[in-house]
This record gives sequence, structure tokens and C-alpha cells, in this order.
Amino acid sequence: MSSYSIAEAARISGLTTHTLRYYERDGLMLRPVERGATGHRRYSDTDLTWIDLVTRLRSTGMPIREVRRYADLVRSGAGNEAERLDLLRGHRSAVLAQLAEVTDHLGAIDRKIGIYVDRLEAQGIGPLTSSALEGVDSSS
Amino acid sequence: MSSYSIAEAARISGLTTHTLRYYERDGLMLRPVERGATGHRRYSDTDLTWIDLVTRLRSTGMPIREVRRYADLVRSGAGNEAERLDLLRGHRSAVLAQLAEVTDHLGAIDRKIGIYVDRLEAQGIGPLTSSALEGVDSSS
DNA sequence: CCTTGACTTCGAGTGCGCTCGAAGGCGGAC
DNA sequence: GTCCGCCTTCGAGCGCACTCGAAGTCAAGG
Repeated sequence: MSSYSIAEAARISGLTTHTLRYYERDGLMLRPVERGATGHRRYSDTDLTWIDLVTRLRSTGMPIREVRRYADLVRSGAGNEAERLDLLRGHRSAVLAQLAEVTDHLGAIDRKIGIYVDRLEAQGIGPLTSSALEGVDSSS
Repeated sequence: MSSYSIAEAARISGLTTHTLRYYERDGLMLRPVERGATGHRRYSDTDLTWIDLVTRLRSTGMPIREVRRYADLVRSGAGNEAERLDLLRGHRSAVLAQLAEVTDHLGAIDRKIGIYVDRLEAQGIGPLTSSALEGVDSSS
């Protein structure tokens, strides 16, 4: 079982040391990170695995306070798995909805890109009018 | 050619009146919105179409300042279509990267959900251990 | 012994994107 | 005439998630 300094944990997780301390302060860790003889933090593999999950939840848009709620549930031990499942499933739905929305918006932006491409290809062939370029095309 | 009060524009766009004024103040509109006799804003269809594009750019994560850069380009008229295209294409790439990342993270979260489902289905069949529940599974 | 550098705590500061409230103008219904 | 409702400007405030800096501790290297 290896352990890591906060600088190593930062390098591995991709977070800054400031953020790692901030997460711990803010109750996002399952328990306070262990300390070595000098009072320095020693991150365990379990800590890093947990931080990885936190990062995934954060990167998919879960607010800090909800990550903390989840951490609270895990910390309070066995017996609330159904609640944890609800929380994760709720988040999953939100993420899927967000993916669908972003994909839809991207489609409209793509059509806009198409307009510019057409226009640039047409340069020298016909005169340019700017009216079609101000909004998104009417098919949206 | 119809025109709309700020309240109507808010209802149509899904933004608040506060946000509509804020966008205008912040240089996100192509030009100041027209005013009626009483000094009240009158949004045109062109304005609403533009606001729709702004909303799509914002919803896909484009920062306000970059939307403003794009608005500046459109405002300055014809001749910079290539630059606009670059901006939109750059954004498109960023959005695709973000979609891929979120999808990947979601996969890891899904596996975690699977763990809870298995665990809940196994209730009464075997004893629970909590170790597997603290992190994401090792296949990530 | 002194410097270097990695760490500690604590609290304040930053950037973003709104969000809100105060104070006032104007037009129409009663 | 006065009340209502919608609008105006301006500037301050807020929530989120960091991000940073100051001041101090400690161990090892030269």
C-alpha cells in the first residue's frame, strides 16, 4: 500500500495542491487525509481512487455540495446504498439531458459553419450579402 | 416584421429581462436594441435570431468574452468570414472534446451504479462489505 | 549554522455570469 | 387624479469554485 505527498497526489490527480486541501476542508473526502510524522498529508491509493471519482462527478457537472452529500452517504457506512444509487442515477439523467442539449446546439452551430464555408467557397463567383450571416439558419 | 417588448423577448428566448439587458450592456448584441417612443426596447426578429445563436454558444460552454469577440467580428461587417469560421470551428472542437470527456466519465459513473445495483440485488443472499464501494471500479 | 524547499494553516481575493434592488418615468384603466 | 404595471438606468451583491498569499514549521544538504 503506497502513500503519496500532496504534490504527488496533485500530479496524479491533475488537481492543484490548493484544490486538494480545499476539497478536504470542504468535506469532499471520506475522512481527513492521514498525516506523516511531520504533519504532512499522506494520500493513500484509496484516497486517490476516491479523488478520481470526485473528479469524474465534478467534470460531469455535479456541484460541490452534491458531491459532499454523496461523500456523507458513503461515510455514514452501509445501509444507504439505495440512496446513493438514487443520487447517482439522478446525476446520470441530468448528464444525459445535458449531452443531448449540447449535441443539439452543436448541430445548429455546425449549420452556421456550413454557411461560412459555402460563402468562402463562393468568393469571386458572386457578390456577398451579409443578411444570412447574422443569425442561425432558419432550419433550426 | 414584428417587434417585441423586453418581456416578450424574455419569454421567447428563455432568458430573463435582466439578462437581456446585461447581454446588451456587455456588447453581446450586434447593435443596441431599438427603442420605441417611450424609450422601451423593441426586439426585432433579427435580434431574437441572434439571441438564439448566442444562447446556443453559451449553452455549449462558450465564455461571454468569446461570444463578444464573435459579435465584434459580425458587427465589423463582411470580409472576416474566415476569422469567424476559425472561431466557430475552434469552439466546435472544444465542444466535441468536452462531449467525449463527459461521456467517458459517465461510463465510469455507470459502472459505479452497476455496483450498487448488484449489491442491492444481493441483499439477504450474502454479507455486505463496503470496500468495493468507496472508489470507482478498477476497470476505469 | 544557514539556506532551500516542501509542507502547514488561515483568511482573503478572483473571475465568471448573472441577479437583484432602488428610484424613477410613462401610459392606460377606473 | 391616482393606481397599476411595465419599463428605464445604475450599481451593488451573490454563488460557485477555486486561487492565492502570508507567515510559519521542519528536514536535509552544503
